[in-house]
Amino acid sequence: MNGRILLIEDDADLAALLARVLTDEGYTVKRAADGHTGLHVALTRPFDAMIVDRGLPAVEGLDLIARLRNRGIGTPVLVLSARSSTEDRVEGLDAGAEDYLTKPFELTELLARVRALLRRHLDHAVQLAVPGGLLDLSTRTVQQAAGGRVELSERESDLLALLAARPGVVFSRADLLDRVFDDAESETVVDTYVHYCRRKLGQGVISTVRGLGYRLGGT
Amino acid sequence: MNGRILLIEDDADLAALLARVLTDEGYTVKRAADGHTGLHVALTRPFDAMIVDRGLPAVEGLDLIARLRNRGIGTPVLVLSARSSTEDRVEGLDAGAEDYLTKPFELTELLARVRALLRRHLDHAVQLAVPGGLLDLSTRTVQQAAGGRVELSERESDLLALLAARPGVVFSRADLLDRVFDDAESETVVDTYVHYCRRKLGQGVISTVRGLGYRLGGT
DNA sequence: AGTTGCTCTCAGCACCCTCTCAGCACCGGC
DNA sequence: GCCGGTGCTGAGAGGGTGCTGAGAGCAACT
Repeated sequence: MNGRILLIEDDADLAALLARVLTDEGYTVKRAADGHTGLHVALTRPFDAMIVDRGLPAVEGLDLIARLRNRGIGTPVLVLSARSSTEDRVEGLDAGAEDYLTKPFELTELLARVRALLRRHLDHAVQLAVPGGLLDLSTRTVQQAAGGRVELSERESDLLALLAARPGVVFSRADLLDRVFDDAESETVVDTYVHYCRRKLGQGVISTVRGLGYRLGGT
Repeated sequence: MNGRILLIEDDADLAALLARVLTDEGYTVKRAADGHTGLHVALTRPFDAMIVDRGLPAVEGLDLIARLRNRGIGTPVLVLSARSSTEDRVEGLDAGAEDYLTKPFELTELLARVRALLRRHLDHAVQLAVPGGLLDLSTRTVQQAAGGRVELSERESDLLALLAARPGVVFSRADLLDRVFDDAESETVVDTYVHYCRRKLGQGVISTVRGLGYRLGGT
């Protein structure tokens, strides 16, 4: 669960390159080669971010964004474009894009801007900071600052990763249930897994906000 | 109420220019000339977005962002910088900034990027200024300028939020009872909860207007 | 087939929050 | 100064929320 990215780009070479680099970074990448199919995919599947070329066949890039926003889809969008004038950028941003990058660009900057887009939705990183240690998602292990090492189960890790991706933000039980415990019936599962995390990592990792939910961090 | 922007820039000429342009756009602009005061202002008043110069006296720009994020303040930040290399941009974005604009830039692009920032985050900003800190309604937490963090119960938070929404205005007990303590019988509940808030946040948060009621702020 | 570990359900208990109340302190007017 | 009114503070009952241990069902592995 590193982050799902929809890449809408008609230049096959560039699309292949970006897809490869993004995949290497750990993202799940879905590609579309024209605006029409891109729009369809964006409307039918959930993504954490989108990278959209401005000059697209079938449906133009900015038009595509406008249509998505009209339908209430707020997925953050990074626009790629060869058109680099200030007016072009202003136009792109005002169309509803979150960021605007002009070609040619460096891959490291693209990746950094994608990270900035995703930061609040989901952390791309393999390692996430949790109170008193680091959570390594690839091994589902917490390396504690004190020196210990704790192994987490899949659910425990997913729960902690979700909270750690947005430190301080309160997640409701319903939200956590939906995003971590796919098909559970009662919200008590969340309580139980919070309990498991606390037992393994100490009371300070997750704090309760009575009546609202849970959030990362102690007081 | 278009959006409150904190501008932290040490170049007086540039700061004046930006402040004027932003104000013309309808934003409420607050200026700070160095990192230290900027940090203090950001910790004691609520903003919807921040524009931060990277090369600041007292506290450096990226350092300032890190400190804010550490305190749980997620206000979106646009970094301005003369340092334009790709590494510099990546560094800035990874430090927690949402966007990075290099000097020289055109004003229209800055404005467009500010619009993009605000569009994405305006509804998330649920901070209210209270004497000595910020009340975050989503976590029911007061971030104190001094550095502490205090958790409030639902009623405490509701009461404080109501008062903080209109600083200086006096609310009668009957009014507060009606709007916060729905089905209470006696007005003493209000007294009790004012007492709780004072115990947690100090005597200065709420002051008594004898015979009339309570209001936010000290004497 | 047995074992182990993970996932999820459930029920009782403990604690926190909410609100009430009573006694005391303080401020004002006479 | 005295006295009534207003506000402050601590104690406590009740109800709701969250915590926690026990256990059943499952899948993976031995």
